[in-house]
Parts: sequence; structure tokens; C-alpha cells
Amino acid sequence: MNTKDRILDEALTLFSLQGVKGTSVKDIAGAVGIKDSSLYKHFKSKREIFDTIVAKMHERIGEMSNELGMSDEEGGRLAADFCGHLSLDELKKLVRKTFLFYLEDDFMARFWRVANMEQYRSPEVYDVYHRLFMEESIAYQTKLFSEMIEGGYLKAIDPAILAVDFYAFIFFLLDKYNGRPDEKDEALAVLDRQVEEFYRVYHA
Amino acid sequence: MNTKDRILDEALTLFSLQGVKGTSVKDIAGAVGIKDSSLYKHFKSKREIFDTIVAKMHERIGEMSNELGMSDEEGGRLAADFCGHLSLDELKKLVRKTFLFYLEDDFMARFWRVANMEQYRSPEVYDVYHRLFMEESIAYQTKLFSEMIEGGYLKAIDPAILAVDFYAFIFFLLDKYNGRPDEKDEALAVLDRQVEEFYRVYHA
DNA sequence: GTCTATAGTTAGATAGAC
DNA sequence: GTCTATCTAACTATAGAC
Repeated sequence: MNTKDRILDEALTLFSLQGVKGTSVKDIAGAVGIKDSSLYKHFKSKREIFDTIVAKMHERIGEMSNELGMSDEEGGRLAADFCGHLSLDELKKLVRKTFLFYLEDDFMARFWRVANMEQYRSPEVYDVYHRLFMEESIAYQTKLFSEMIEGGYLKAIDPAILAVDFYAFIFFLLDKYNGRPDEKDEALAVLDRQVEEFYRVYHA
Repeated sequence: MNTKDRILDEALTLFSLQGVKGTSVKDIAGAVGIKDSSLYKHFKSKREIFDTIVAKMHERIGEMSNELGMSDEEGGRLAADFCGHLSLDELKKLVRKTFLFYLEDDFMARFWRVANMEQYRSPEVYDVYHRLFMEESIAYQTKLFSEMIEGGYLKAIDPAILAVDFYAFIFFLLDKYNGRPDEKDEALAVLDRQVEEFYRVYHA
């Protein structure tokens, strides 16, 4: 890992623990093991470090979407495929994968916290946080459930209602268990329990 | 409103918009209309202002609990009374009241944001945020649903599962619509819709 | 690409006049 | 209780030697 990437990595860690304003360039440089003045050979300002992290988050989300089959081009098709053999275990597995991505991914777990802290101070972060973690997630779930209903795998309830019901507890648990690796098993147990109940009620 | 209270009020507003670290004593004093040095006649430090706000939050939550009949002494009894004549409209009304308290209460809407921002930097705020907005809320809902089930007003599903399912979408919507007064009607419409679906599925 | 040194600014906080 | 003046410390950022 080169110095530039190490700066970004340490900055993200410190930002997620102390906030952006609460983290000085000296703190970041110190964590990397260089002097604060040296850091300016890699980034022209603290702001540029933060902006680079936000840009990297967009990349990482794109990768994750592909990994989970949530990309724009393939989302519909994969969802349809998924519908073809929906079982409780598969649903639990998909939810666990998404959940653990946000909870444990080296980058995302820290970024989730930074986004939470900085959303009110940065319109760009507010947009990312609300669009990505709320609107788009709900939109994706709505689309998925809509197709599942069409395929006869879920009861015919308004998919938008199902989406909020389903995504809200994932969001709540992510917010609750972020930064608490010791309670991961508890988090997954609660998650599974809620998915099971959802399946029990809405599976056709 | 005396100067001391005006300082607290302006500080909370600025904290909720810029974060605690992002708000200087000069900013607060300026908003009140005095010099920063004068502010120190009322509070001995910026930290003391913040701590006072946290203390006030505890008071306000106590008042709210009493207003909504969620206090420790009366919670059980009121919940039982409430069970006695449960209707969809009453459930919607109770949820709306709680929801609007957090969304629109002069103090709480701003404090919600501050708590969100400062939770990782202040163990005390982390505790308040997670205990009050998560654990205790879930515990209250669990107790309420437990009694409703005993009274035969809800289907006999594990009340802890119902509590997470029910509270999670309230929490999600609070986080989503905080600071967006223009979209209040939309927020309430979504809220009602989710409550209706919950009632439809679980009402005995 | 790292260092030392330093400029320029702003922060939190105090002293003392009125 | 408010002001002006001031202190000290910390912060962002730059210049220039190696």
C-alpha cells in the first residue's frame, strides 16, 4: 500500500472515530508515520482527502452492486432469476450478504459512520447518504418485490409497503450494530428472525 | 427568554447544522448577539454548553414519556388500558404523536441530528442515542405488544419480533425526514400506510 | 518524498474596564 | 453582564533544504 492510499485509509479511520472537523492533518500524518507537511505532497488540502474518500465510496458501491447483482443493467434479470427459486434460506443468505457488506466491509463500515456524521455539514454527503442508503435501497427492494409478486412468489401486497417494511429493519440493525463487532452474532440472529417472519407472512 | 437559555437555543441550532466541532463559541455568541467573551459569564466552557444541552434532553424525554404515557410507573397500566379499546385509528394516532414529537419538537428534532453526529465522539451521547432511540424504544414496544397479545388484540407472534418490525420503520422514517419540514405530509402518509399494513397483518 | 521552519488564521478562554 | 484587549494553543498550508 503506497503512502497516498495509506493516508486515505488512516484518514477514513480517524474521520469515522472523531469526525472530519475533529481530525487534524497532523493526526492523519501521525497515523501514517510522516510529518503533516509531507502529507501536502500527496494531497493539496484536507478537503481533497475527504473528497477522494467520497469518490472512492462511489466506486466501492458500484463494485458491491455488481457483486450482489444490483446493477442497473442486470438488476431486473437477476431479480427475476432469483424469483425462480425463492426459498427462505436463499432470502436469508442474500440479506446476510448485503448486511455484512455494510457492517464489515473495510471501507463501508467506516464510511457509514462518516456519512452519518457529515451529512448535515456536507450537501454532497447528505445526498449520498439519503439517496444510496435510503431512496435507492427502497427503490431496489420495491422493484425486487414487485417482480416476486408478478412471479407468484410473494403475496400481492403493494411492493412499496413491503420494501419499507423489509429494508427498515435492515437499516435499523445496521445503524445499531455498526462498530460493534463483538455483537455480530446477535445482530445476525435478530436479522434472520426478522427475515423469517417477513417470509412467513408474505411468502405466497 | 433569558440570555443563558438563548445561548443554549442558538448553540443547539448551530450544533445541529454544523456539528459541535464545526461551531465556534464566536458563532454561538454572534447568533445570540453578544461577544464571545461575554458568553463565558454564563458558561465556563463550550463543553459546559454541550453538557447542559444533553442534560436538557434527558429532561425533555422524561416530559415526553409522561405526555405519551410511557413512564415507568404508568407504562404498563396505560398500555393495558389502551389495549382495551385498540382500533386502527387509535394506533395511527399514537404513532403519529410519537413520530411528530421527534420530527417537529423544537428541541428533539435538533437534538436527534446532534446525537447522530456526536455519537461516535462522545460515549455519553452514544449511550443516549442507542439506549433511548434504540434499546428502550424496542423494549417499550415489546412490552406493549406483549400485553396486547395477552389481551387478545394482536396475533400471538413473538412480541420482540413485532417490536423490531414496528419500530424499525418509524426509526427509518424519522432519520429520513428529519430536517425536511416540506415533506412532512409525505412522511405521515408513508407512516400511516406502514401502520395500516402492520395492523392488517397482526390484528387479531 | 521527507524533513524543519514558519506564516497566517482561528480557536477556546481570561483579565479588567465600565 | 457586556465590552475591548489579549493570551495561548492548535490548525491549515507553504517554502525551501536535503
